[in-house]
Amino acid sequence: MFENENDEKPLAELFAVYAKDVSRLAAQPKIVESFDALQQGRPEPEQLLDREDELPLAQLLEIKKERFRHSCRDSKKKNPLKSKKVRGEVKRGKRRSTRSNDLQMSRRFRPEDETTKWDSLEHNGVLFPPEYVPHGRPLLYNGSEIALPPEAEEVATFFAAKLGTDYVTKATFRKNFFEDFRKTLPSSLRERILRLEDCDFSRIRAYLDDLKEQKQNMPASKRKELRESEALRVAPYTVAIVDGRKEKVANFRVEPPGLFLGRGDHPLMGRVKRRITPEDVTLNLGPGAPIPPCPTPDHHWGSIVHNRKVTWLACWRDPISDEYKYVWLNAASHFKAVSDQEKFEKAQQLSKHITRIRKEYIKDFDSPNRHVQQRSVALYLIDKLALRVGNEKGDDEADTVGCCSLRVEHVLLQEPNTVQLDFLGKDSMRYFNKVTIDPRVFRRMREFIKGKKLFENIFDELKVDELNDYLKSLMPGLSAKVFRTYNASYTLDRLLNGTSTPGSDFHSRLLFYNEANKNVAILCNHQRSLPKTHTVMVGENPRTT
DNA sequence: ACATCGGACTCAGAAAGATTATG
DNA sequence: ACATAATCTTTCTGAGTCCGATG
Repeated sequence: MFENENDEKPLAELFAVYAKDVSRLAAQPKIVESFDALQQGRPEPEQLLDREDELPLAQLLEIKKERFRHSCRDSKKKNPLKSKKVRGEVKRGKRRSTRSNDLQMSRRFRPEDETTKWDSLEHNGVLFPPEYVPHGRPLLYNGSEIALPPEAEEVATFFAAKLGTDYVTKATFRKNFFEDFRKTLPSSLRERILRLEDCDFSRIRAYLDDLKEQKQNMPASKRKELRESEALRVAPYTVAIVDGRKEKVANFRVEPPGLFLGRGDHPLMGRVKRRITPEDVTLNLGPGAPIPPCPTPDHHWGSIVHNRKVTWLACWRDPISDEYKYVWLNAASHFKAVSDQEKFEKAQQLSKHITRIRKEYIKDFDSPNRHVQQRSVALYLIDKLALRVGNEKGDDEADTVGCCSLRVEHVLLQEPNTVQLDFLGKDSMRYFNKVTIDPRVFRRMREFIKGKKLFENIFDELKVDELNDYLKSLMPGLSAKVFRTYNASYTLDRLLNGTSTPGSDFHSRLLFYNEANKNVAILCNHQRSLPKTHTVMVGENPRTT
């Protein structure tokens, strides 16, 4: 179906064809059956994908008729939203600060706000987890029963729930938990409870196991009944009305309290993540929208804002990381469709410039300027190996790296031009790869490493922002992550439309697709650890079978 | 003028839950 | 037909990227 002769064509053509496909979907309420799609040489992604991210065909096909109507209209423009009409009653200006209540600047005082995301926004706020109900099960300390006050009991119960996981074997987790747990104890108990090793949470655990079993033994009818009444209770929070469209909310539940579970060797793992109160929560609403009543009578919302430049419905600060947490619309919403489309259009743009850009950075391998050399080598690795860019990280985060933050210890150079990369990337997933690289890159890397200690940065003269600024100069809107999207898309296309083809039957087509998808996952180093309770097939990627 | 940082958004694997296969 | 296991799907929230405001 597509030509694959050079780097630049396939993706662009691909998108043209899929755009057609999307408009066909737009005209028909029903999504194609997977078999039909396969018959036409295109799998139906919703059923076939491991992961939907970074797989553009899937994403585009996924666009349903409704959101298509809104998003494709202005798809050629830089910001598809800007041409949206201003609705009558909304005359409020943009806000400088989401925290301030200043709404007085009228629209007519500024030219045209290209960043406005909506004109009216209505929703019912967020759903808080139920208050803690004490169960009265004791902690055993050196064998003797200790009744805990509710606050401490709750925290002890968080820990009991984690028994059996390998979190409880980790020293950091235990230390952090125990410190925070002791803070919840009244002083009399705090003097007594001194060592986690002497704490026995088994009574509490037994209670949790009981609850679970009761749930399991519940007759199917009763379970169904419960599920339905719960769905009814939750229903008001599941939708928002955005510019008159009814949209589904993704994470309308406020994160419940619990123990912080970081990935990998996170210094904060085991810390108690405290309960979020309405006072912590900021709601973003249309200026004319009713303010949802605060669900707990003695409380009030932290603040109400009318920030039309953002797409979130609510936010609060994470008590552990102090980062913002947001409530968004779900992946099928207009907002997400638009940004998805922009993402893939950007990747498509890159496909038109990639040959030029590659020439450019190859030329820079020979630059006399060390900074330019590092920039070009880093970009080469990002392009060739689909590495992430690797921003700086703080002391309160796990030590993981990406391209720009690679250290000497992560790299092994083997003559004449093989590099072995071994590091922990995002989510502390191990990246291990041994590849031959351009000899010029090999030589440069040897130079960058020379005389440095193991813990020193290879790209010591390169900052992520500088790299991205440079990319902007090569192509508007270009940043490091676009290479990942582009290379994933390009690879999938090449595999699906390359020389090898599947048999005609459904099953072999499915296998063919899954195989292509698996290869994209390998490129992007997407992987899951094997469930540890099961027998492990050594060397087998869990996603293959 | 420029480096830093706050903020908003996507990306990601684990866990939980639902469904289907199996013995 | 039934219990259990395997697998697939959804939810959850932590972990990244990146841009524009700030000083």
